[in-house]
Amino acid sequence: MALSTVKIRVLIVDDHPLVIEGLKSLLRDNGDIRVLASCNNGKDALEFLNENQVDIVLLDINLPDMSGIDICELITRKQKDIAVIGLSTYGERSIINQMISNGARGYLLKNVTEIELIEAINTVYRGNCYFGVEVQKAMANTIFHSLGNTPRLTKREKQILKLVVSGKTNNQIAEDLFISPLTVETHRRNLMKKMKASNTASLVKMAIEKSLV
Amino acid sequence: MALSTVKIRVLIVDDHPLVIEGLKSLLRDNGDIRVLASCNNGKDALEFLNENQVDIVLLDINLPDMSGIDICELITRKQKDIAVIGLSTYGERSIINQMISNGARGYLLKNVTEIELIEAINTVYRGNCYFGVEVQKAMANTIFHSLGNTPRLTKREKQILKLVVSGKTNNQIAEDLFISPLTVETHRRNLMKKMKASNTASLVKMAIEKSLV
DNA sequence: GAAAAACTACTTGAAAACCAGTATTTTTTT
DNA sequence: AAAAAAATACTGGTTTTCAAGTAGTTTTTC
Repeated sequence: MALSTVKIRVLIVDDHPLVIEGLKSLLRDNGDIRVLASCNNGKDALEFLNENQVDIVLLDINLPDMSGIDICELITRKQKDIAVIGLSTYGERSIINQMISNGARGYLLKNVTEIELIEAINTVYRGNCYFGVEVQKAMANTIFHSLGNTPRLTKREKQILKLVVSGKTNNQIAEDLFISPLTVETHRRNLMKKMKASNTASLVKMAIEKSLV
Repeated sequence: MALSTVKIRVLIVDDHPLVIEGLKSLLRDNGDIRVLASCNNGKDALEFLNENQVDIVLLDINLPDMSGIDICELITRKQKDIAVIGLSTYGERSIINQMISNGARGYLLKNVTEIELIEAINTVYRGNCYFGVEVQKAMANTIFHSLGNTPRLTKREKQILKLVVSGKTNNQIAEDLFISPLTVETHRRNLMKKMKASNTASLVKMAIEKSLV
C-alpha cells in the first residue's frame, strides 16, 4: 500500500466525537486513505466542501442542524464527483432508499469493521456502490415488520387490488375483467374495509407495504 | 449425524427432473434428512401432503399447473406445522415477499450450495426462517432498478407527497400545512405531471417504488 | 346437501380528485 | 439587480371515488 502518491481524501461528518475518533483510528494506518477533516454539523461540512477538494464524505444521518439525507442531496447535486457514504446506527430501508435516491453511493452501519470500511471507501472511490452485509440483513428484516396481521384477501380481491395499484379506474378494471363497474366498486370497498384504508392512497400504500401486489 | 431416530421428512416439488435429482443428491448423504418423494406439479404435491406426514416442502415457484405462490398458501393454511422453502432461479423481491406472506419460511435460489441447503432445512425445521445470501443480494439489487430517472421534487412537493401517501385528503393536508386546499391541489397536479401518474393510485405506487416517501 | 364464503350488481347521494387554465408573491440562483 | 424556480391561490367544470346500504348467484367447504 501507499505506493501511489495520491491518497483518497475523506471528510467525516458526525456529531459524536467518539464516532469521529473511531473512524479516524480505523483509517489512520491505511496509506491510501487520508482523513482531511471532520465536521460535527451539516453547515460546517458544506462550507468545508466549498473550499476543499474531497473524494469521499462519510456522512452521519442524524445531525443536529439538518438531516443527512438533505445534505447528501446538496453535496451530490453540486459536486457529482464526490462520493457520499451514509452512516447510521440502524438499517432502516426507507432511509437507505432515500439516501440512494439522493445520490449516496454507499451505506454502512456504525458497527462496521475496519476491513469493511476500507473496502467500502475503495469501492465507491472506483465509482461503484457499496452496502455492508449488516445493511443487507437489516433490509431483509424489514420485510417481517410489515408482515404480521395481513388480512386474507380473496382471489378476485387480489386481482382488483393489483389493477387499482397499477393506476386503473373502476371503469377500466370493469372492462378488463368483463364485470360491472359497480361490482368493481363493491370489491374496492371491501378491500378498503379489510385493509383499514380510508381512500385509494392508503389502500395502495398498504398493498405495497404488505407486498400484496 | 444421524444419531437421532427421527429424520426430517422432505418433499421436493419441481417440474425439472434435473433439479430434483440435484437436490436429492445434495441431501442423500445427510443422515438427518430424508427425501420422502418428489412431485413435478402442484396437484400431485397437495395430494401427497394429504396422505403423508411431511416436515418440509422444497417448493419451486414456476410449476406447470399452478403458481408456487398459491400452493404455498394452500399448504400453510391447512397444515401450519409444514415449513415451506421457496425455490427459484431469480430473487425477485415481489415474489419473495408474496411467498413470505403466504407462509413460506425460507427462500433459496437454485444455485444454492450443499451447505446452505442443509442449513436452510435445519433452520426452518427448528421453526426459524432462512433466506440465502444470494437472495439478500438480489433483493438489495432491486433498489437500483427502481432508481434511474427519478424526477426532482421540491421540498414542498415532497412534503405534500408524503401526506398524500399517508392517506390524507387535500383538505386535511391544507389544514396541516396552513395553506389553501387549492394550493395543495396545484402541488398534487404538478406531482402527477412530474411522476407521470394519472391518478392517486399510481402516484402513491411510484412514490413508494422510487422511495420518495 | 346444507352452510359459508365469494362474486356479482344495483341505488342514491355526497365528497374528493382530476383537468386546464391563469396569476401573484416569495425564494433562490446567477 | 435580474432571471428562474418555487410556492401560493383562484375559476369552472368533469370524472372518479366514497359511504352505506340491499340482494341474487355461484362456488367452496364441511
